Amino acid sequence: MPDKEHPMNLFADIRLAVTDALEAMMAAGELPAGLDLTNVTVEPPRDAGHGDMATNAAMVLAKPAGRKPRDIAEALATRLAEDGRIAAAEVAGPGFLNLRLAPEAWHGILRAALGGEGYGRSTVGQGQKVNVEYVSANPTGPIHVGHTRGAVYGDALAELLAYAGHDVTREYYINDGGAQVDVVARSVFERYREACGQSPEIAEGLYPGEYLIPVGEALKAEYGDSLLGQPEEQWLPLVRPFATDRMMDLIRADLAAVGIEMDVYFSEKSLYGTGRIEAALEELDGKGLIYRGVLEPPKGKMPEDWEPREQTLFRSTAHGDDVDRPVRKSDGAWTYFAPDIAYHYDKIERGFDQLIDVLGADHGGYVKRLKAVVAALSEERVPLDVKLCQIVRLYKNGEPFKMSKRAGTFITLADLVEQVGKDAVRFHMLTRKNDAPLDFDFDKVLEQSKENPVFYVQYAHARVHSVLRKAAEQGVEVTPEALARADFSSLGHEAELKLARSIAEWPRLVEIAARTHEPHRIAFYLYDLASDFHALWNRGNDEPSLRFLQDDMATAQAKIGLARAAAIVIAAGLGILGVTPVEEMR
RNA sequence: GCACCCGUAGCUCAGCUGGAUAGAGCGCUGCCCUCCGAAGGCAGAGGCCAGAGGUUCGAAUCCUCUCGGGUGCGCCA
Repeated sequence: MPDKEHPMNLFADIRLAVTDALEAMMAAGELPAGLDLTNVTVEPPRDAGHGDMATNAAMVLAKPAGRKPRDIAEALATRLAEDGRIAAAEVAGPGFLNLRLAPEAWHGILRAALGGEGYGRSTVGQGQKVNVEYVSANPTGPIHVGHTRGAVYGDALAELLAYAGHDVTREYYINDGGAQVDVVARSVFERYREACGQSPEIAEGLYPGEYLIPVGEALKAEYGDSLLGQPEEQWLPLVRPFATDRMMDLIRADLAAVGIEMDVYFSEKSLYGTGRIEAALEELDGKGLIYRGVLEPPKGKMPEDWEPREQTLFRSTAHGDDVDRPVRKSDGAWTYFAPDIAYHYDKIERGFDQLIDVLGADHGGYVKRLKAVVAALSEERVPLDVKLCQIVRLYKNGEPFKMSKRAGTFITLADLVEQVGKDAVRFHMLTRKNDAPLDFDFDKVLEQSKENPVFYVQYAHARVHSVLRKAAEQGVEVTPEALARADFSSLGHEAELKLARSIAEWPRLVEIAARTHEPHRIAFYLYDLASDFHALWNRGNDEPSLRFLQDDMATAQAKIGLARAAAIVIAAGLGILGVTPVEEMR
């Protein structure tokens, strides 16, 4: 019985067989009724010698059932032996039940993989509406490397969640409400004066970047010289939106260069003067979470200018934060936190079932207050997961690469993509857990060797397609549909089975990666899958019977079907990561 | 001082809702191209999972403490 929630997930299928058997044992009085089966797992064993799958059922249930693990395991084995997909079930170790699957089970997996690009897609997300907010760089200039990791991570996570059956919205929060947009506007104005033939005065604190020159020129094209003599109060309201719009054009183009396209760009500014911040705070106030008060000074490091001030505070401690947080400054203006509250309120109001914020690791201090906001405003209904991305350390020729704006060695995302390409950037950014620091070496990323996982995985994919081309020349039908009809019974060598087992793990891996919000698992899995494929390939060098191309048409189709199934999974995995599955690399 | 993250082979890192003898790459040693792409593969050496307690049938994984590293800590976004 395939499990509807986990289509083609062989592990979920077999787990269902195990729990069904356990239910039957309860019904028959072999086990006490009402046992909790949630901790029963069916997993690949660490050691292939233990079979294809192992379940811990007997050990988990021994205590609540009041029976010895091995006794339960024996009884379970007897029941499972009746399942056609299970060739053998034997008790091992402290009470594991090791399962060996019938060849037909693997053949089914290969057919499923060849049956369309849906293999591995899951419905565990159940159409849940998930909002993934990432990048959210200030609109002051091009995207730089510091943002690239979060951008790639967030994008891959969004794609992964969609693949696992969630309804995903990719969102960018434009920080266009603060003082830094004034700074950009003033910087642009200087470039505008420059465009009008005056000499610009890029004062300390303004943005000196050359990328603002065309913005100044565009401003002149729009307004002519008309802004020149005017006081700042006159031109600032005009230049500010002009500048941020241009900066967002820049940012959108940068993101497009790494294959990122957002669904929603949400303007912080839209929260000001529209009553939306007030509404959010009223909502909190209604829950008794807003009050006037004075915060304790921080322990340890006392700021120079500290003095007690009465502020409007959010009682974030009611939802797990360490101290309450100010939402209004002592002069009555909003703090930066106030629009954040309104923004998250807006996301909740839009009906998302789950929120994810991808932030830089330096924002670790805000996690608790953001969670407190979402918990309070959603009545604990909407979970917020904040994923922090650690820094990227750049290397060149094995030496740390120092970035400096002044020395002109400041690396932007666009530079990065230009130098090493979108695929290498994306894959490498995902070869580490998001909360671990990442080394990015310009040279290694371009290296064509197994040390470079992008290359290694793509090479495996290209090798398969090389075989497909050759096979087609020899008259073998190599479309997935034709290969799915092959008789796979000729497959049986350990190297072939290992590859098939890895292919079978794909749907399960997708679910784990999606559940843990860890797309790097996809990257590691693909490396392992590629490794299994390369190993089989090289076996063919020594043993002609293991080559994919065979004289016997039926055997050839079976072996090529296995290879193509692997390639389909690789392509699907790379697709989630946003990396191109190339078919040729010469 | 407090909070969060991290500590696994010489180096860089994986390790599933806790599972059996802890894995990969690099580096080191020795092998494999009259053979579908050797840009690959095979084999070997290399570990007190920072340390100490605890929970459990079972801990790298969960809890507590210690040590070591990173990030952050009212009116900056």
